[in-house]
Amino acid sequence: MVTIRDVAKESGFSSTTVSIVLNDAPLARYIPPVTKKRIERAAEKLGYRPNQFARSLRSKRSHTVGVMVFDMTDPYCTLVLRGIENTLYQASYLPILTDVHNERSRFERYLEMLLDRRIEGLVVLANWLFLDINLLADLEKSSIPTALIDCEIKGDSMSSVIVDNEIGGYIALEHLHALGHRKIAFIRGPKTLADSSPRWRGIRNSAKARGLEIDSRLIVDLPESRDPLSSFEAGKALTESLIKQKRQFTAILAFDDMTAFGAIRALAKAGLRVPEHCSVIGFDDVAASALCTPPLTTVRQPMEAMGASAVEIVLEGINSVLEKREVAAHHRKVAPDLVVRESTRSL
Amino acid sequence: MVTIRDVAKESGFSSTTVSIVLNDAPLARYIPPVTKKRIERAAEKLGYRPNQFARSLRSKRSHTVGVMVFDMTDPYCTLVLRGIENTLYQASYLPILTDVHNERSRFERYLEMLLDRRIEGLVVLANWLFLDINLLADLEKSSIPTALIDCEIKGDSMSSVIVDNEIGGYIALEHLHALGHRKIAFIRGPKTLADSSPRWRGIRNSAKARGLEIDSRLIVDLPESRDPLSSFEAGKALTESLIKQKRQFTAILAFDDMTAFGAIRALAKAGLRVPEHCSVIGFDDVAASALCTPPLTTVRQPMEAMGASAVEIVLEGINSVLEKREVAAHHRKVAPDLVVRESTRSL
DNA sequence: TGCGTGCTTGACACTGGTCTCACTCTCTGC
DNA sequence: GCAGAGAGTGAGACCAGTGTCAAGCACGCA
Repeated sequence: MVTIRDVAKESGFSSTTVSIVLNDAPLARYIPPVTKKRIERAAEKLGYRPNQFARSLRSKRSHTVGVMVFDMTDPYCTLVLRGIENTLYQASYLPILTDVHNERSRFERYLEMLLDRRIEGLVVLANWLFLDINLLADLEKSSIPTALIDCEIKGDSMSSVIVDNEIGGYIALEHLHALGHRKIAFIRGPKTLADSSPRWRGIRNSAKARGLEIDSRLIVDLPESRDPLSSFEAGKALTESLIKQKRQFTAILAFDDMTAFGAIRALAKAGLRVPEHCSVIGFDDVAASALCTPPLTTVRQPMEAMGASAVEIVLEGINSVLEKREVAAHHRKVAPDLVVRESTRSL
Repeated sequence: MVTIRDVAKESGFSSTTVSIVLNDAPLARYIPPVTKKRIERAAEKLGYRPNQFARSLRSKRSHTVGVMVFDMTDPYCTLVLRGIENTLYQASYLPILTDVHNERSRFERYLEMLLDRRIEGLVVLANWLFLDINLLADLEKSSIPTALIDCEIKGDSMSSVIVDNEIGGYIALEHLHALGHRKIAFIRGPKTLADSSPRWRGIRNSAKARGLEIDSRLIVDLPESRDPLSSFEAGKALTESLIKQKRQFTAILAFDDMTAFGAIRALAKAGLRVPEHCSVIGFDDVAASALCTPPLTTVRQPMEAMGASAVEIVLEGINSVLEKREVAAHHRKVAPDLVVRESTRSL
């Protein structure tokens, strides 16, 4: 391994001068071009690569941000991660990716590991249940700028970026209503999930605004679970039961795309085709939604933008810490938008 | 920040002793339990967290592995990443995730950054075209254990983990043939993609073994592209053209799941239903395949296992480097398996 | 008494950068 | 002739650990 002293020896200057030149430090303006050239050439010749450990030890900076995902296999993650990665890249930070598999022990272990690595910021993608006071406790005192995606924690300690579920619910119903649907079945989210109630509120408000009465016998709830695939199964099962009970409906408003896929499967099994016999709308706009046939009409979460936004908040937090400024947490709520494809049609 | 000297002062011993105790170093066996207790208590009391920079500087180890993906948005990545993450976790390594977006400049920049961080190993998920001599050049001399997933480079410098495309092609055709299909359309992979030719070879061998003659007018090729979504569009367009030309076929063997999704879309547009009018089989078993309706019959790549396997190879390489052993590259080829769902049925 | 042996501990060098401080020149202005 | 400013460079402290080496001490044995 070639060190800065090797470069110093090779170039005939001291390591101090080499450091100044190669980092283009303020003092570099006093150093004549000839000297700079000589040093740069020596560094190049030896293939000098500054040791980041030494550098970090001195500067107390790692240029690293932790990314913690609750379950990578959730298709929702992909684009969010892309947004995170891309924004970090622009700022020359590197992400350490951890997937806690929805397990508390794993969460704690990973948190320790990230803290050990002196991450400068943390982005948590809490897309599924299970979030805890412990997270607060350990993280707050660590004073590492943190942004949560898809999970809001009130207060000043942690920032958050969430989708505006209420608007989402509102426009989903609006869409179905505009197509002429009046008998709509609703598959709501699990009660314990924070997204569920605002989304439902938006739906109710939208119904009220249109003078639509919601038939309570057409409302079913997803069970609580920490497996993202479970909402497919549950969506399927709930739709099957709706069909078996001979409830009349011309459209299904599903809690998310996974649920919608499950619903479509159940409809198909019963010989009902989408959208001819029944329209289906989802929420999220997961990759599969555009791929399946018919492609799914859904309420899109701007996932890439949300990932980017979380990183921006964290980076700003890092800069604040460096400049010893105090910064309050940001709580961003981004608007979803309707993506009309072919799983919904007018009556 | 509390340092080892703080713990030393607090406990009344020297930093050497503290280091020995807390790391349970060989010399720790001489240290009486009383001393250990005192030191451990002091560390706990102060909330001591060893500085990894200092440690790494000394030990020259980072306990970090670089993970380089060519395009995260490819749904193929998800499970592979899960396998990588999980195996690294077991071994107490942390992954730095980089996504090169299929861009050369990004690739080079990220490689520099990873090298700067002194990653101990590298896993490259080269799922889509564009791989270069440069990679070889820079990486070989860095002597960092590297494993490529989905891209084989002969020789002793880099390991690889790939799926056995030939077997995959073989069993795909075998399946369709067993169902009674004789007029089969083939959407082959782009010629420049390494997977394409062995997969096709497997198909041809399978056909020959069954005395099936392949109609060359039913063979179409995916164009070259670095966008994973393009194979959906291309699959759709090629299938449309096949239909427009009034070619008779009862099944489509698609290069991968994306292509299959595109084909299904085209069939639906033409009023042809899957599997009633035409069977479709894919390759990969991407998440969406199980979700869409009808669920896709496909040749599954054991993606999680492949990710895990690549990490195992890299970890072994790291250990070899530590022990100054020489280790030749491994080239693993894993067998895919057939997943029969509902997009194929017997004539 | 002298000498080894095993336990227990600490001084200090070392990892590879960064940065403060200080030193040597040269040049300008009075 | 001398103070003062500024250009150009280097010595050495420092970051926070690890680990070598050696010392001190108690004990047993010759």
